[in-house]
Amino acid sequence: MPELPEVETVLRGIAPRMIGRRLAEVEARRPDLRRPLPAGFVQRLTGRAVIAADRRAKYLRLHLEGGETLIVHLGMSGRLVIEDAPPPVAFHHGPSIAVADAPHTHVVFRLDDGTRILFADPRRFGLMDIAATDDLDAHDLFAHLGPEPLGNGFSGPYLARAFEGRRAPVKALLLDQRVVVGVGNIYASESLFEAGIHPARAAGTLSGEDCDRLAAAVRATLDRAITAGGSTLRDFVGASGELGYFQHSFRVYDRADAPCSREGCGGTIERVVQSNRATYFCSRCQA
DNA sequence: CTCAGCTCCTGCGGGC
DNA sequence: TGCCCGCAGGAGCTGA
Repeated sequence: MPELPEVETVLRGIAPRMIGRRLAEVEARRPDLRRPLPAGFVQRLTGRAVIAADRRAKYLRLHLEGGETLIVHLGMSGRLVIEDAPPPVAFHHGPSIAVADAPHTHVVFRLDDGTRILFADPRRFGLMDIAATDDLDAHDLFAHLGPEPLGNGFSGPYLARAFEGRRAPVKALLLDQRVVVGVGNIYASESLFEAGIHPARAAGTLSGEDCDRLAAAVRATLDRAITAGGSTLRDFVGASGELGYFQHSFRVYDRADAPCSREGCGGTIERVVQSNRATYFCSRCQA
């Protein structure tokens, strides 16, 4: 479910809470995620300190002392929940009230300061894995990934080369993590709207100028969403502790039959299905 | 190789 | 009100 900006927001939420802390206790309640948890999951993580954290594509990576990295993907419905350490109980009165963990909590980490990090994922399209930190690029989850859209390897000329000769719809190629990572179904529609490019165009027919505009639109769309995520992060972690899902307004996504938001357009947002995924666009603004 | 279509899983909202 | 159907922001696999 989460795309790059949501994953980046989750990273920024958990990193300050986890880096420098030790995984005091690890609980694997349900190993059958998208791929099964790796052998020895609990033993390999328990007692290890988190020394750094980063993101590649839609994967979170927690680098541990001892040379291994915990890899987390949230899939469609995965969430990480931060739960502060309970207050001391020295003067506790009355019966304690047990608060149930979020439903579909499959993995729980308790840190050495008492904080708990819960991974909940109803659809179980998410995954966790453990791999050697010094060889992550070769790991099967990362080996065939394209460039980061906010990094130096992504540009109009890069897209032009990637699209050359391709007859697939440009929207489908934006979703292809071998072409560029991090763009999901929402930001694909949003970026194509911003670039004024019709989602059904055969990718190979885009001009160099189209590719320049599209690359810029992808960057701008993701950047804005990360900024929006950062501002919700300030209000919102602490309150509920649930990370990564923030409301912001989309210009076309999920706006079928609504008026186009471009000044003076007067058109209507359309919804079509491309390879089983909904696509939203304005046929007056996008050619 | 390229591309379209299907699949995993569960929850929710709309329509009847 | 209750039930059924369609749909959901990911991504890997199959087969043409």
